Amino acid sequence: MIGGIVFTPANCPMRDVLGNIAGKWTTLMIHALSEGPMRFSALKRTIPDISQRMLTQTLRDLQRDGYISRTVYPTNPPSVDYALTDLGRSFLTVLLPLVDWSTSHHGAIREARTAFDAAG
Amino acid sequence: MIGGIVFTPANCPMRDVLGNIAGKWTTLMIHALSEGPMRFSALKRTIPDISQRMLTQTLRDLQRDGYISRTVYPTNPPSVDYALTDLGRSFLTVLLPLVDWSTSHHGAIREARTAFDAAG
DNA sequence: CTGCATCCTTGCCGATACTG
DNA sequence: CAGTATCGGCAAGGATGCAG
Repeated sequence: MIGGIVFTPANCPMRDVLGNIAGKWTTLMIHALSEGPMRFSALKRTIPDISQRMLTQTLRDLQRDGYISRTVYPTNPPSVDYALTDLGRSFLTVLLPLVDWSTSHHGAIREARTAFDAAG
Repeated sequence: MIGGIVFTPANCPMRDVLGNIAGKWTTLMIHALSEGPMRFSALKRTIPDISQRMLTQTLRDLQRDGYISRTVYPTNPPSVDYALTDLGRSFLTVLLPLVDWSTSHHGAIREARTAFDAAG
């Protein structure tokens, strides 16, 4: 039988989990940290067009959900390291295939858009 | 060497592909169609708290990007079938693991949030 | 260097009413 | 049944300035 599934908010972790990683910068940041810890300024260079406001906010959201850790070194000037937690590295196992898929099918999607828009 | 990657919008399909599937309802709709074609009203029942406006708009966006097809049967009253395309089914291979991951780690994420908020 | 505070713009999304 | 049209709230996000 088809159609018996109902996605109420209550039985749907997709809402609560994917909703947060669906932000504009979230997956980008996790992916940037996949090769190792990075400092605030390094992340800023890796994603040039993110504002400082969004960088700070996204990092805090990811830390809150347990994807990344934040380590402060009280040097002068101070430096802060961000790194993936075990949860964050676990998430990579499903994120990286998603990124690969996006890369492989980017062309097909762009063609579909053009065709759709042409059909008016 | 670490840190050599720079995510400019130009070299980053994540922006163009994941940005569109990151909507509030998008992945939910693709997942709903994973078992077979569904009509407009059936989708509405599957995702009870979506508005007609968002249902229509999300379906059109997904059709534009080539994930789903739209078939109109000129009966009276009219009926419309939505179904995954090959591209949409291909996307399922990376979406479903993501959904499974969300389900398995939902608890850990909620605990992380609580701990973070408690730490203030 | 690594943030936080503020203002402002944009666009997502819901509610409602109306159509073939 | 399957949409379209319009209005409005609210949150995401950008720009700028200030602080530890």
